[in-house]
Amino acid sequence: MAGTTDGSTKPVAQRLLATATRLFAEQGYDRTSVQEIVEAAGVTKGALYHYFGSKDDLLHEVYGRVLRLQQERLDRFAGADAPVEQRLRDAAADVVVTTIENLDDTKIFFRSMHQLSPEKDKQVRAERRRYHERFRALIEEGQRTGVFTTEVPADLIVDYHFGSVHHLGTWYREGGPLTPREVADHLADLLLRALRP
Amino acid sequence: MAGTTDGSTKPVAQRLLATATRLFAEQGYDRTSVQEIVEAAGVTKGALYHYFGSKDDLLHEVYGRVLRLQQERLDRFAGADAPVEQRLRDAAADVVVTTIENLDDTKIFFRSMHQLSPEKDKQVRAERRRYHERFRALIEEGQRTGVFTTEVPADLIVDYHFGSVHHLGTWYREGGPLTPREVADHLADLLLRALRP
Amino acid sequence: MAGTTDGSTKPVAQRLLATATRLFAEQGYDRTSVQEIVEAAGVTKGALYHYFGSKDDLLHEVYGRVLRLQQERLDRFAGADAPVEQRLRDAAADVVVTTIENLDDTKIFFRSMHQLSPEKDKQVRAERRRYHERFRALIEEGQRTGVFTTEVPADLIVDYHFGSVHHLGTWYREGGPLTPREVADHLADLLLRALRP
Amino acid sequence: MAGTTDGSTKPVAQRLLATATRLFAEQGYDRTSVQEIVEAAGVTKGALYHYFGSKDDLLHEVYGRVLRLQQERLDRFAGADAPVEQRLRDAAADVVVTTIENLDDTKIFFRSMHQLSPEKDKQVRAERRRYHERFRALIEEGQRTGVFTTEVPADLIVDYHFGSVHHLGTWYREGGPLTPREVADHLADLLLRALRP
DNA sequence: TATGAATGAGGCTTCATTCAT
DNA sequence: AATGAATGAAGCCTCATTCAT
Repeated sequence: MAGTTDGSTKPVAQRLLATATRLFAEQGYDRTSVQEIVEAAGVTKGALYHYFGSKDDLLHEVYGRVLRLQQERLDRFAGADAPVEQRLRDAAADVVVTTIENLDDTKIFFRSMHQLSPEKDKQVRAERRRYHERFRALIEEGQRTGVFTTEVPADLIVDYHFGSVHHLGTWYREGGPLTPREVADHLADLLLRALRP
Repeated sequence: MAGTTDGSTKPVAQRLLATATRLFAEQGYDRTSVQEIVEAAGVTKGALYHYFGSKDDLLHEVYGRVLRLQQERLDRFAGADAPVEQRLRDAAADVVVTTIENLDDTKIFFRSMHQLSPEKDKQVRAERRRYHERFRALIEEGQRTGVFTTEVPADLIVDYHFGSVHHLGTWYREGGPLTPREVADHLADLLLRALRP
Repeated sequence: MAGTTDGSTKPVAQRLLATATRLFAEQGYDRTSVQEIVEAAGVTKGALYHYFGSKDDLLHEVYGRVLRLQQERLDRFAGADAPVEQRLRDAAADVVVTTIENLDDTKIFFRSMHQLSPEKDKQVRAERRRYHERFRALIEEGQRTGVFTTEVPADLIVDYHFGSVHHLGTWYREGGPLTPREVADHLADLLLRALRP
Repeated sequence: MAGTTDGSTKPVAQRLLATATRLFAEQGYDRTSVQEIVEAAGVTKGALYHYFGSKDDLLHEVYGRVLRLQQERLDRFAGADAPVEQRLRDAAADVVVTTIENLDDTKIFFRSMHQLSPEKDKQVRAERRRYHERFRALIEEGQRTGVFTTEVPADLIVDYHFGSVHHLGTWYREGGPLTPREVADHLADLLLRALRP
């Protein structure tokens, strides 16, 4: 019954991934059944298993996309030609904007990491660590050059900021009083204020 | 068949709650089966359902305990007789210590809230909001009296700090380089630094 | 909490039986749990099992009461000193009135008979048969003496009439357009009309 | 493991429905477990839930079949070209024959209606009422034209007759002294006799 | 490239009954 | 005469995955 001209001609694999992302974010990974995904995407189970090896695979694909995106953006801001305060402020604000713009992915990211298979979990954690270290390096650079306080360990500062990013999925709502950019500027401001010597 | 000296003489209901808390924190709510809980607690399913109406109920009990504990402690610190900076610092540090000391509960809290039944979820969110507002009132007090910056909305500051608390479950490990108290002091320090006018 | 002066001082066993009767009629035997019964009766499970050997026992008691009542009334009407037409009409009408007045029991009777244990089922069927035969004897008497048609076997006539009695539980509602007595008179009239030679 | 020559090549859904019908009639709906049904039909639970949404659904399917069948037959007889006495007699006898020929369905019908979900129960009652009203119209027609007595309300007469139909499941046994046709003729005769003015 | 029927394991929950007190 | 905690079996249903087509 479900023809091939079902209103969407987007490649099946992409449609499945997008649908799965939305449903995982809305209901959680475990609460979303493969049946629901294929129904919402307008395909059948056979099609899903043709493109993805397992439900777990689908989740892993979501992670891959988010990780690549954020790492790439951090690299760009951190490597810019500007004073370290500026580079940190820009990177800190950018991750907030990017997160809000991809809030579904982020909700999944933080809520469902422990639902990956051990092997894939390990891989994701490793990439995650690289990201953390790149950010920390920025802070340590500022501490060495005296523009940031050394009272607080750099690691803790990274976690402090990413805590707030992580938390966005809990409270941020589209159409609220602040635009993504305003939220980003405020949160980056708080970070930089805290780092004043 | 099951003897009375089965390793624990703690009341059954308490043993079930403690076991469930541990397993939910380790594996997530959806990944933990009722079967696992009763086996680990050394009782039968019937016993569990004698004390708790459902698996969801068990989760709700965990929430209730955490919420009551944290609200009570916040009330104590916020209502103390001291300058507002001191009261905020103490409250901010205390929630960190309490969270680390009950890290299992907290992991469950932030990861599984959306797995409560709609009705119970509503109730939990309402109590959570009260907590948030009490904390915000402290910040607004400092803003009115000029000891905290007014550059950043108080609401956002609350979320900033609680983001880092929420995040603790992701990175804090017992036996790490910092004691709970040290982590707490650092995080409270970061908050107060950010609030300097 | 549930004291002994709970509003009802009726003997516990009677209260249990009355409550069970109501619930069985409303929801069916299998759909009514022992827990529901004891809660509605304001006692505990232990009390129920003190008075009744099993849930099945409770059902059997209900049957006993109905059977005794109806047999006794039939005997009275059938043995009266009156022409057979009158005796049959009175008996046929009386069973309708009695049934309506004890509609709960009757609903249970016809719906749940096959849920008795085989042994008790056998016993109930035996008493039921006695009742059927007493009624049939009345019809055969009229057939022998020429006041009732012999076109239709007496057995079938008994089932014809009791079918309508059985059916009352399906459609009769208190407060409907006809009183129990009117319904009874009409149904007895239909029976007698059908028996005219 | 389960071969394809398992004794039956009838489509799985049909086999399940037939098996369920038999078991529901024999043991009652509540007493029949899904496990029993699938074992008797030689399939797995998954297969059952592939075709039917729930156990309740299965029951509802049985109802649908019976209702459609009986309504269709009544329409045919009631709409025939014959005197009203003849049409009523034919319809009344036919429902008896049809009921005996599908005694399993009928047993289920009258015993388990109250075990349907509220929504489905409502639907079944509505179709049932249509049937009742069609039958009543036939009687009212005869009353208006003077061939049937007006002493008894038409509604009550319908219930009188259907009571006896309903009751068939309780006493009719294959191989008894009367054929289905003979039973039907006797019962229709009783009805018409009762209606003589 | 895709279907969808079928599997089999496991999930949560209910329940009549027993028993130490 | 009565409690209520605890049992153990069974009940209905869901699900990720496979496979013949």
